[in-house]
Amino acid sequence: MAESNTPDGAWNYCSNSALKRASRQLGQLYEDLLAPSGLKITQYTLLTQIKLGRETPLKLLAEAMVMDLSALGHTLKPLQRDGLVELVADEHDRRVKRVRLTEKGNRLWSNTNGLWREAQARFDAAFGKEASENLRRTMDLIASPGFAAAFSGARQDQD
Amino acid sequence: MAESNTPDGAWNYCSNSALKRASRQLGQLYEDLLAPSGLKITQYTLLTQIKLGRETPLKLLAEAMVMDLSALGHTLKPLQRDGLVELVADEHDRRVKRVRLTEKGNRLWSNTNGLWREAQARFDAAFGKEASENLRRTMDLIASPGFAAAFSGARQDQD
DNA sequence: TAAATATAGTGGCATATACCAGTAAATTTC
DNA sequence: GAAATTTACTGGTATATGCCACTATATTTA
Repeated sequence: MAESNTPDGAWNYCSNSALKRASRQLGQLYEDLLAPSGLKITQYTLLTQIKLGRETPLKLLAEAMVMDLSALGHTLKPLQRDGLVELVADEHDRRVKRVRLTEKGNRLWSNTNGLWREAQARFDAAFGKEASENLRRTMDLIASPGFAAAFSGARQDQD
Repeated sequence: MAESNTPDGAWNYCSNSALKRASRQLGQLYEDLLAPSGLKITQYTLLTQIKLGRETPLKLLAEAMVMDLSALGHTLKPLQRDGLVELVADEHDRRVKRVRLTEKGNRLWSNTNGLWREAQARFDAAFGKEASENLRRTMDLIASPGFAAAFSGARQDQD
């Protein structure tokens, strides 16, 4: 298994920077494999989630992605421009917009799926399949509203 | 301990998106506590690393941060503008620029350190101190060059 | 029901981060 | 030692992502 040999760094003490640093590297790794599709890994993830969600309202999609609503809006822009996703107005609540993949979006997603699978397979191979599953569960926990509440409730300076 | 209750999502299958999602949430959590300092958590991390590095060349700092050199350059811009860091030319190699904290940067770092410590303490409390250390080690591994090599070498589609 | 409030999204602005092309300086080749 | 190559950094451009202010709708209050 690969070994870390990084010198002293903030990431040795700060869980946030450790996560961010790993996230940058892993993003790069997936990104390189996705390159032939023309999609960024972030975009592929977003398309996947939109596909799973079947016309989810933007608000809910943002929550699922643990992303600011306006950030989601911005991130969707290039995908709309390229005709991969489209927004449809909700029938009952005119404030709500739902997102869905276009034909083209679906096609591109399908064509890219294999590349993502390769990336994920490589990760599992390098990191260990079971460790990989555990990691995803751990990350899901950190991303959960419950964790945020525990973090915010846990005042360490007083009480 | 907090529980995850997120519905089906890409992050259940994709380690990259799982990491990114957790990273967004954790970043938010730290960010909120750092807010009074006026520093983003990313900036605080960068200042910390610059402080640890004692006039590290940009190139090395970028590598340590697992960040593109040009991205680092851009990220430093607001910090230079605000007079927190400065670049000094290397004596022997005129291509090289080294980064260091200014007086002001040092002062702000010191004043912000307590806020970061509070955030880290809360994370440890919510996540578990030992789990937190393990997590940082795991993240360090994923961020290591060795892991990238293992990932890139591990072709799953052939061989 | 009219007024107050809450909700969903948009647009502007700022930072984070990557790639690419270009520049300048050092190193290697021949 | 001049030419070719490599290295370190900069600037342009594009996506990622957050905050705030604003608009349009809904919902709640009085």
